[in-house]
Amino acid sequence: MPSTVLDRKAEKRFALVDCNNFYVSCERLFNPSLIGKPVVVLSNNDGCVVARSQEVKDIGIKIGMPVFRIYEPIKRYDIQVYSSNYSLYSDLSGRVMSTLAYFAPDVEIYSIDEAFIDLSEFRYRDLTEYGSEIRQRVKQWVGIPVSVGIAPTKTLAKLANRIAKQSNSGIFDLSVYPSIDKILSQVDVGDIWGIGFKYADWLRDRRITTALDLKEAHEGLIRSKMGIIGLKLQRELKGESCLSMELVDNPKKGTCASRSFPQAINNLSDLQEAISSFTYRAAEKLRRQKQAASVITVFARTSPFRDNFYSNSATTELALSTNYTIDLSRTTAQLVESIYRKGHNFKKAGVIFTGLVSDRQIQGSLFDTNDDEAKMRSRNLTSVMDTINEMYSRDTLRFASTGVIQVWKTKSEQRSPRYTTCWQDLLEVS
DNA sequence: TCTGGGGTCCTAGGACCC
DNA sequence: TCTGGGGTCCTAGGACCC
Repeated sequence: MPSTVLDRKAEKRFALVDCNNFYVSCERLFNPSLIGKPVVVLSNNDGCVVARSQEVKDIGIKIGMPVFRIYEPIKRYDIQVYSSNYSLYSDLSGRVMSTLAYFAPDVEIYSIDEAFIDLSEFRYRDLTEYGSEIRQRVKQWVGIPVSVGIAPTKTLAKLANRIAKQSNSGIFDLSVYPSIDKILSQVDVGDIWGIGFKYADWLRDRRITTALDLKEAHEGLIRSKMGIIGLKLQRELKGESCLSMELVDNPKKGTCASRSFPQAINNLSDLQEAISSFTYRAAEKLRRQKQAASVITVFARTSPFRDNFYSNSATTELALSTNYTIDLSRTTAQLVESIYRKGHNFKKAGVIFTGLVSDRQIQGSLFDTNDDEAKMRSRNLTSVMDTINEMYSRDTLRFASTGVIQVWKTKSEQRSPRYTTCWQDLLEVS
């Protein structure tokens, strides 16, 4: 009796809490007139759709669609269009996550709008009720609607969350549902967490079209194509927990700053400005993470949607790890020159830092000049800039090498005010 | 005309060693 | 002309996530 086996093994309970249409919900929180209207939020450069209200989903607009392809429905349905306002979203995300911490000791923040909660300790309680409590509390304290899916494994909790989203209650506990297989047979294989485009196609070619098919597929076959990840996924579908909670904040292995340009760049000096600015941005991240980089990559490419696609990158290793913008800029400036080729229209570029170490244990080197005074100047300048930019706003102080005109600067024409993170943008009540 | 940004993990294959 | 076996380490590339 398979269900008995599952019951005996099912000692764990994971909840996946996911904010509904998160970016749209954030916009609506500060602008209630948007409630009930179709709303989309766009990616950087106002390029693609990254969030949709239910009304927009019902119209059939898909995630990732370029905005120029949906001008017609935007007009016809009077869709409200917003640029991304990441400072607002990350602030509200933080409030949601701290609310969740009241419900269980172990909360894993999985993304800006999702968290896993380990409810194993509470498994003899009525978790449907507990989940409803979580929903109500987040709605009351933060104002963001969430859905809660509960199951014996993370993969099944993801799946339960999809079902929760479609229900009126916004909560679904798969572990008390009488027939998990019946549910799995109704889930498209491409909708499983961990199955992307490529794997979905490959599986469908082999007549594995539902989650139930995948659960029952031959292990060797799955292993041959998807490796260990595929096997774990399959076991998770069987109710055997293979993915544990990741509670420690692991240090990052790489940090990157890159952007697409609203208009293609066809000269070296604009590209240099852009790279200089990305270097500053990425170095800022390193310092915030208390890390320093030893390997630096600069890349640039033309549009993949045009003919004559061109892409190039160059990497160099530093003798001494650092997180000072000035030191890093010297290297990125050289690298960008080495990859630039005349005659190409560059549409995107970026800086990637890897070989990251904690900035407390920066390795010394034979080639270190030991110029303590220069080092001290770098450090002082950097910390002054960081402090001022944090107090006022980003880019209050920046290097002249990042340019004045900044033709490459990201477009963001419909951004809502930064209600919660910027004094000038505080909501006024009259 | 106009198509995001920032990550993670795994694996195959090559270089190299004894 | 003959052309091992086993191991490690590193990297590029491919897949995935939100």
